[in-house]
Amino acid sequence: MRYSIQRKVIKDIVKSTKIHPSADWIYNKAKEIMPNISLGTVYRNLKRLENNGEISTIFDDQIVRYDGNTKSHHHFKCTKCGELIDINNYKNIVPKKILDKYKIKIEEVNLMILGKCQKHNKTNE
Amino acid sequence: MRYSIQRKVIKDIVKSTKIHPSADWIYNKAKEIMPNISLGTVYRNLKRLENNGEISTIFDDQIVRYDGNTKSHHHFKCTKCGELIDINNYKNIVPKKILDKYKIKIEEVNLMILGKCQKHNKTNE
DNA sequence: TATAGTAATAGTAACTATTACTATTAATTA
DNA sequence: TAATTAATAGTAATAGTTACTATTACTATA
Repeated sequence: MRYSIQRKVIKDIVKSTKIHPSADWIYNKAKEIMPNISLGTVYRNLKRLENNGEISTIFDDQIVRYDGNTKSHHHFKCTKCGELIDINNYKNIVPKKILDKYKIKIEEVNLMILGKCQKHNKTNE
Repeated sequence: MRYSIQRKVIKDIVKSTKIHPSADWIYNKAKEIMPNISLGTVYRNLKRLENNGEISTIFDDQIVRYDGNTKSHHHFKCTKCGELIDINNYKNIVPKKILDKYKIKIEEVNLMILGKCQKHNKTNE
């Protein structure tokens, strides 16, 4: 895979933020660096980078977001402010009895926790 | 909320299947019963029924699916055949140490397990 | 260092899922 | 029954994403 400047810019943008940006956000950031980068280039490269395991994709309801963190991990979303944070992976999310009951073999676990983040945890609403 | 025939048909379709259908699938099923039902009616009613807690929504990658099962539960998707099955809820998916570490308060947990279903569990691919 | 071959790009058009709009129809209430 | 309101069908519009195409950039080799 050839590494164009565009691809490098896109990868760097995704890697440099923790906000799990959308394609459009990445496009606008990229335009600050390369004003005439094309939106198609952004989408094409995000897909390439993902297929290559260099970035990963999160499906946050209907919104597709990108994540520079490629280690296996989970996500938490605050129902008040919408912030999406990474939660480190931990073992035995799915207990053995569930595997036995449904006779399934796990390959991957995607966990999205919804609730109140540290900032909005105090008030009781 | 007035209960139109269309709304009843749409609700019955969602409640009568375990395949977690898309809006389009529901629309086509509904047309078998009411040939000139409108796609907008399907979307409008799916949203209404969801807001009313009568059905629920699953986000399976980019695809929005609907689920007649409104009890809290999780999902498993077979990476071979694509089948999506309900997994009963179980407790302590997120251990206390995680809650403490990130200082978050949980309201809801969405768990999507990927792997091989019972039918495709045997072969090693 | 020219050239051939390939990959990637910008810009635009097309596509898909969903939502909004509007005139009409159906249900509810007085 | 008439008035009021909700819901509908059908169509247009929107948003996010992908496809297409002519052009440009990179890479390897002679």
